[in-house]
Amino acid sequence: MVTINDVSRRAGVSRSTVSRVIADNGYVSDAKRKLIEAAIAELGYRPNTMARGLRSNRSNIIGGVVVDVASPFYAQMVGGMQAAARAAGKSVLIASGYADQAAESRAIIELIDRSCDGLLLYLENPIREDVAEIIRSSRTPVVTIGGDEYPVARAAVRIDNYTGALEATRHLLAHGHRRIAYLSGGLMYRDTRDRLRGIRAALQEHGLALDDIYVEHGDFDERFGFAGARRLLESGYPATAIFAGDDDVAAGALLALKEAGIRVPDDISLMGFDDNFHARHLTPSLTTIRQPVGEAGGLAANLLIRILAGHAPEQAEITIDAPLVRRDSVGIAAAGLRRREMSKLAR
Amino acid sequence: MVTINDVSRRAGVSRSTVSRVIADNGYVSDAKRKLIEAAIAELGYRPNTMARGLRSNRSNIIGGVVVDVASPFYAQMVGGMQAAARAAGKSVLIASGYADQAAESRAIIELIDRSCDGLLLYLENPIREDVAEIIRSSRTPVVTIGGDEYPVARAAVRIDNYTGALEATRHLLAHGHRRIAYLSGGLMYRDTRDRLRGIRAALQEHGLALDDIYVEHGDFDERFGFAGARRLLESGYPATAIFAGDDDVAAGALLALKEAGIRVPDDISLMGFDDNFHARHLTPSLTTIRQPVGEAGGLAANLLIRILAGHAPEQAEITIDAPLVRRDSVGIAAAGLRRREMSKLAR
DNA sequence: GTGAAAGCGCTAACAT
DNA sequence: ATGTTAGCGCTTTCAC
Repeated sequence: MVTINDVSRRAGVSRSTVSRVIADNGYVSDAKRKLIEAAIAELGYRPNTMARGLRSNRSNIIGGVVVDVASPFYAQMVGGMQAAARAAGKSVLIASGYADQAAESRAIIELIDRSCDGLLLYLENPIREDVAEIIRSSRTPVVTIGGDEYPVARAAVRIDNYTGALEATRHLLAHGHRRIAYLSGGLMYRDTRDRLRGIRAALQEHGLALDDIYVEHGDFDERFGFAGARRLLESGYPATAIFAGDDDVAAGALLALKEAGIRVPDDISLMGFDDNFHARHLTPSLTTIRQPVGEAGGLAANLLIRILAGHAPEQAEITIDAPLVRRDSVGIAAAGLRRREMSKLAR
Repeated sequence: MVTINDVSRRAGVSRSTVSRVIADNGYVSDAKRKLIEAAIAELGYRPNTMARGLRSNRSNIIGGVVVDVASPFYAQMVGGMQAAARAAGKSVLIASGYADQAAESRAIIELIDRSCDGLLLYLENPIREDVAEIIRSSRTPVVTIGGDEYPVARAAVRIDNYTGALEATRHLLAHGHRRIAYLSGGLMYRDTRDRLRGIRAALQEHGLALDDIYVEHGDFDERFGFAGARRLLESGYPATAIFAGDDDVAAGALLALKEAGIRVPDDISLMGFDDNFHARHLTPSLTTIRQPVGEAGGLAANLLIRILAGHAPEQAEITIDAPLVRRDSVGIAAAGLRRREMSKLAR
């Protein structure tokens, strides 16, 4: 193994000087720098990251916690983080929190113990106080993505769920929909609450309130979409549009509607949220709100990199637009689900 | 910061004894172990991974290279790696190779420089000789997933593309299809060649050769599927089934067929490969071959963990089945694309 | 501008 | 079964 000693000997200088060259800090004369660079190239020297890390207390690794790397949504976010980190010569170590507070806590502690220079956190739970204390005492800067206010965060990237839901609802209203069914996520999530505010604001513009539409809460998954849509049909509520909590919920709802012989968007319109991987592939292709997750991951990483470089970011909170993506699942409001159509549901 | 010195002082033992407890190697009396564990808990001691790594030359980090973490296919693979690693108390550091030899080389070197204990490699290119030399001289064990034979690999996990394609083709043949169009991937990939062998074997069982069907090569993406399907329709070849190189290609082909007013599976059947995230969501849902990528990632990680623990794996090469997933896009062979249907294509 | 010296926190011979 | 000792490869004062 080639060490800094070999390089210094070969170049005829001291280790300190070599160190100054590879870490690019301190003054080194051009002549010696050239000599050292040549020695490095000839010997194929690559600095030992462990030794550097131990001594300097920096690893050039950024830690990231997402809900689950295996899911396309978070994979894209991780992709954004990695691209930004790579551009700054850093790597990203990822741990999954699985929307579970204990797992999230373990993930954070592990990343800190791995000497991550900073943390990118997408959590589904508040940070446990003992974990917050570990973060503080290790003086690890944190940038959060989405979610609540975290007291340990030095900066935050947020996706504008409020305006996203507002625009989605306006889009439905503009197509004449008044009887809307919202298959919402759980109220424990800030995203859910933000979206609900957006929906309320849009309804208000038409003199409507949240009570005037159909709202049901459940999980952000296909099963809820399927079951929720069936319950809606059975309820007799004459919906002309379903606004799904996310694209998975939309996919489930679509399935239930198809099974009941109800056509989208002819009989009922369907709006999603996320612009997930399959949104384009549904039939009809799904009109939805795009959450720019890759961009969010990249922005958060860049924010953290600035902080690590000693530049406090000029804005500690960045909010990204969640734009409407018009596809084929929303149309002009039909008469609403009529009794005849609902009768198809008879088991 | 709490160090091993603080713990040893608190417990009234030497640092070595504490080290033996945290590394769980060597003999320590029950009495002292209890004392030490108590001291660790009271002080909230967490070992410094850099110092351990520097001294012991092990990091408990496994390095993984995939084509692109941001894509659902590889995200699932990474998920499998992480789950297996976590169960063994290790983390996974991921780098993307973007199917580019220079990027793959950089990724591998970076992971080695980060003192990864071992490497999990899913590559699209041969390993450059200088990189192979770095791997060898660092004595880092490598487990590959898919792809070619890599001389540096200590073990390999492979997905049985041959049998997958064989079964897929048999399934089409069993449904009466004889005029099949295969929209294949590029011949530089081993996977492609394996699948072609599988198709040939299945055809042979019915007295057919590869020359008896329609084959076109392109990229593994939706665009190729769309363009390839259009070219097929224009060619006048009376296909009763399209076998797509993967599910993305299938999605593109499906779009082209729909635009041409050709129904699946009534007018033509469609077979995919991968069982990617959107396969279920297509209409009709896609009959395809499932590549168990999460499982492959997990098995590879476990193989590597065994090697790292000093147990040479009993089998250096594991092949996983790629089973047929029957959905709705394959039906009984119709008359084939007739002239009338092809005329719909007129621009 | 450069070198000498002192460790970062830990592990692994070796001795007992 | 436990302690003593000697570094791992690097960075960073501090002199000069």
